[in-house]
Amino acid sequence: MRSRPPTIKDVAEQAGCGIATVSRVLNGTGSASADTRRKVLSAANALGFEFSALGRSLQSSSTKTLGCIVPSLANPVFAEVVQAAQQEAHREGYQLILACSEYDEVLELQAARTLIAKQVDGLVLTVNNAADSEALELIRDRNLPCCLVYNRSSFGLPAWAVDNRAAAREVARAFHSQGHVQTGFLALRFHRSDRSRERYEGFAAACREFGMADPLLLEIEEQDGTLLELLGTLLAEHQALTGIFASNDFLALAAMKAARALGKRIPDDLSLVGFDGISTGLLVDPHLATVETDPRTMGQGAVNSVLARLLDRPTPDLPSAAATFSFRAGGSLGPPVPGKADGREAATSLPSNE
Amino acid sequence: MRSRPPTIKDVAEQAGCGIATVSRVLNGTGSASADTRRKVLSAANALGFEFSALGRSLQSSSTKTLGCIVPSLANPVFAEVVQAAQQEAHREGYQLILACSEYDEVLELQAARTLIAKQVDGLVLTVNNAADSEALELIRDRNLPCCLVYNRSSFGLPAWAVDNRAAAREVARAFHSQGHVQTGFLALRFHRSDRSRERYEGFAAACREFGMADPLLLEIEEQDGTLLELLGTLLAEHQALTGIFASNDFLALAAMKAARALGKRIPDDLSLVGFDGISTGLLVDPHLATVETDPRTMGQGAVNSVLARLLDRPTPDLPSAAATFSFRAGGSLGPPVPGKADGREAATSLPSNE
DNA sequence: TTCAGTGTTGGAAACGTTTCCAAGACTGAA
DNA sequence: TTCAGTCTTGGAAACGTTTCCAACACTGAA
Repeated sequence: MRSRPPTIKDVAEQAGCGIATVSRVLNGTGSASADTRRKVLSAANALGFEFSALGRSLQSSSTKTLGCIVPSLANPVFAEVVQAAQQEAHREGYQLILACSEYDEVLELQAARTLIAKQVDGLVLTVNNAADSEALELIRDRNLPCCLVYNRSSFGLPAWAVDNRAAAREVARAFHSQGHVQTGFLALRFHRSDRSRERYEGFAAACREFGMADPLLLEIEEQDGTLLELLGTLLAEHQALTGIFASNDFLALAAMKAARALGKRIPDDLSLVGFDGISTGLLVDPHLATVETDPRTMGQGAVNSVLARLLDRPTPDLPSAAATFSFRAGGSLGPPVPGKADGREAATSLPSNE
Repeated sequence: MRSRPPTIKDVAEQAGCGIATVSRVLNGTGSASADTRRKVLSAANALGFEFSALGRSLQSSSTKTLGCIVPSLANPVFAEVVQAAQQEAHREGYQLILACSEYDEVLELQAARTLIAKQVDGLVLTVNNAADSEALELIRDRNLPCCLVYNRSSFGLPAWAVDNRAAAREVARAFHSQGHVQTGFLALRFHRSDRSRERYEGFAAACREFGMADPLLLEIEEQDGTLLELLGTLLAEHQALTGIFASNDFLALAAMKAARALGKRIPDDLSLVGFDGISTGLLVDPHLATVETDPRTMGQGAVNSVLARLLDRPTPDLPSAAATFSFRAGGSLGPPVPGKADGREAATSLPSNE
């Protein structure tokens, strides 16, 4: 009804006292007589008064607001990160301003600028490329409390990150123990994500270590809608591969589907391993082997790291590298069965490598 | 490095002019001599000055900020809504403050309060129960620009919503045309979501209309982690059902898995239809029949509705009810095949209903 | 030379808070 | 009665903007 929300001045007038008194009473700071207190309280109540966060922030130069930048919410991992971050921030009386970089460095920088202009007290973010990010540079220059999520530490900033190389090594080990030699690494936006690159590098290094062939890098440029077709073409071109490590679960599942469309059987003709551990991987048949991560812990932890700096609390412990992931076995990874690429050949006795 | 960010005052001093002049030059409003302009610009540049959104908002009483409340980001539908809303807001120079109600009316109200205190210019939200929501009441009383998403219009507020009843009717029609008679409606948080209830009601009404038996209401209370077990129990108790309509895709996929664990074949022993149209439904085998919706359009539209009111633009057209969804056929829905519940019986010739 | 008109400029108020400080009203002890 | 001490109170400054308005300098025509 009322067009202008009531201000502290209105309350003061109604209560017949000064605004300083109203502020003290309503904030429970400083002293006030019982009588005044009563009058102020009832006036505030009658007017439906609430403090304006704006005036308050201007005065205290703290907005109780955190910025959050992630590449996209289409990836359930980031959706979970954001949700957990929001909840944790909320628990401490902070709000979250959300921005998506859409895997674009320009948007990323722009988002950082905007959030800084909005005077966020701190930032939690996943950047495309932590080692070289103008956004991070800006944040560091402004000396703004900040924590990375899913990126390795960079610019001296704290980071809640998965040890991608170590995780990829486990994947290589799993492929190796099943007898695979010629594998591929499948990525959707390889040059746009340092996570993807780390996984690839770790995987390649480990393949070498285990005496396997170098993994083939299978890159896909994003051309929405035709992902399955692109995957089909790619898979058809690389029939020799017995196993593929995908840089995320969704991609792995899509590859599974594309492979089947080519008549391949999973895992006999092609083994697949994903990354992230999204729940969908357990709904398909066979289960998707993957590297499980814990987005909730990451998001929550990152917010706590920022808040710790903001509120002068002891810095929360970052998880040990090994605790940031766990390999999850699944039926999509099995021993390769030779001579069955067309799904027709007889294959009566298949000794597994146990 | 510098602890306190530079203010307009610093720029004025450095440029040797008044703050009013700086404001005019930097905002491109009002006149200024070429000389002054140059001095101001270079001073601002040297200092790395950016306007404080805070002071600006206080003065203009507009924060260029929208509040966004959704139940959860765990549901990809809402993740998409939020992402689209954020992008659309960004296009218009607005930021999004995110809050999740976690399907809890208390949190929902609290979130609304907080966002109002933060002086958001408008709100975009999905509430648990549009017909009776304290949060909506509050917003209406404050006369705040607001638009609902995925909720039916209520309290006179605009709404970008799916016509749940009509969609459910299409599902009933599909079941009927395949020869199903005894179906069930599966919901996870039935009493917490008016969407779920509308889908059920529409489904029940349409079943009657098509001469089918009343659908059984299969409710699940959320006990995280054991969802599959609960589903298994539920399905085992209701062997007579030949088809199940789930209130969302994720639930449908989980049910598919649980049914298979019981030895049921999809769709011969049990047909399944979901709701939402998430992409995962196309990765499983058989494809999940579902009702496709368009979360991106919804989120984007809702933001535009709010912005229209905010910026005095013509109100964007809401989509016609029938255009809010489309039934998507899928292999998970087929004709019921009698006498195969244990998945063992011979079933040599199965005429399909073509 | 004068005057109106135009272009440029900065002081000051306003937005809604918090907090410092001084002043006034008490209290109780000397 | 006096004085120091305590409690209560409100004015005012400050936070960083925008914008109104008055003042000033300049131009060109009468």
